[in-house]
Amino acid sequence: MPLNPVRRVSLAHDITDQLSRAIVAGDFPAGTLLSEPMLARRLGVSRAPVREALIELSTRGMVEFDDRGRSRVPSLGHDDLVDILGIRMAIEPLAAALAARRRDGAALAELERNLAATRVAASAAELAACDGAFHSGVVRASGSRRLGLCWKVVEHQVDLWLTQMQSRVESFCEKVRDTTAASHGILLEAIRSGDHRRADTLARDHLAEWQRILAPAA
Amino acid sequence: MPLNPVRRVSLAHDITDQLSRAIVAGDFPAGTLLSEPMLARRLGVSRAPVREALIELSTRGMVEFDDRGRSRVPSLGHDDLVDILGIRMAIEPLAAALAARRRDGAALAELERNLAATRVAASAAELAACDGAFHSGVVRASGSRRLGLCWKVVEHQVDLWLTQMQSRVESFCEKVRDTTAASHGILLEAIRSGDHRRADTLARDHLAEWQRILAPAA
DNA sequence: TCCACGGGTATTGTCGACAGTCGACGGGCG
DNA sequence: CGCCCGTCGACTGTCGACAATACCCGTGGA
Repeated sequence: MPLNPVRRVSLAHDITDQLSRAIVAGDFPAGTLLSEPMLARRLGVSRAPVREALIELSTRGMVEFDDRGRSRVPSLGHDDLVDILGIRMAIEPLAAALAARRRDGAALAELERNLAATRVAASAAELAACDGAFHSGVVRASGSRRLGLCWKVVEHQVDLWLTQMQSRVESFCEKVRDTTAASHGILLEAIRSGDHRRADTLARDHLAEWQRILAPAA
Repeated sequence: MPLNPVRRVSLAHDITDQLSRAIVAGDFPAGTLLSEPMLARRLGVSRAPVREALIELSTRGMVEFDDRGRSRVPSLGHDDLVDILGIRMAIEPLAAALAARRRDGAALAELERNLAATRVAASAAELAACDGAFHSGVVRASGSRRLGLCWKVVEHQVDLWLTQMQSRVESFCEKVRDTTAASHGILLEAIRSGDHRRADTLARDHLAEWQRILAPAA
């Protein structure tokens, strides 16, 4: 049996993930002060890894430092959604096009698995998770580390916006599951076939679709 | 006389800037191990702010953490330039278009001043500094904090690439000064007049110009 | 009643210290 | 002669501590 190399986990990375999830989940409402001692106490660690996590999150736009070093959960409004989707429309078509040029087998297989999971997503949360993972997967399939860094800036912003708007997608989620799966499916097909022009367009259209869906909620 | 609020400078931010400049300046060749104790000793501070600076720089693609937490200066090759310019062609036209929609007076004035400085730039280094500041200024003028975060990922990458390629722009710098100033000038004019369509195109063209200039050097 | 003031509290930025881990190096053994 | 192992040094990840600073709140005085 092949021994897999053990992955080294640092508290800081773990905390980054946990905080990220907690913020998106709405555990910390917009404007909440995230004091380091408070988080450290709750997490049962010292301030050092918490601090590192907050710095990391600040570069992803999930927390903001004020002029005195205190970090808070940013408060997203209507124009933030426009901003976020605008940036995603700049990043994601590029990622899709690069992925189509690259055609990395492993990445494509991962997208394939994701697509399968999307098609049978049972809950709204599950669908949202699949959708997020698909878009992240496309960026990863692009093979550009730098694009991956840019992606982190917007990766969870729409989720955060939805949480803060409290307009959970629950209501219209079932009816978008099939269209989501369909869009992802044809985009993946374009990537797999290496048609970068088409991949670019499809990614753009897919985002425009989301834009239409989310616009009324704003 | 209006007393300006004193800006609190943290060692970490200061170190981030210093390291960034040092890396771009080529003080640390590609692949150099940036050990925290070494940097702390040289800077006369403890490891804590150095660590924070390295984390910040890693999100900007100026240092890379390997699987064991050691940070090194990334080694940029030919395809990195393609990657970088590709991302910039996604980000900057958007920034220019947003800036044109926004037309922020202060930001425009800053760009104006920068343009004036560009026109009289005497040395290659000075021109490079002006050019960098102009592009950063456009992103700032877009008013999007998130776009600003993305921008940081590519902000100094071309400079780093040039440093590592050792093909200093010295040679053909004088002759690009005027074309740079001209390109910036018409872009700024488009932004000021609020023509976002044109601003988008001009930003793209300006980058394509750079692409043509840098391609042979690769 | 309202404002100025001062102590107490909480938080940030920075520091030094320690444990765990890894690579380099040299000595002993087959 | 080559391989293995133990030791040493260096570095990272994490911790607790301290000074500086800003806020909160109760108190005293006008």
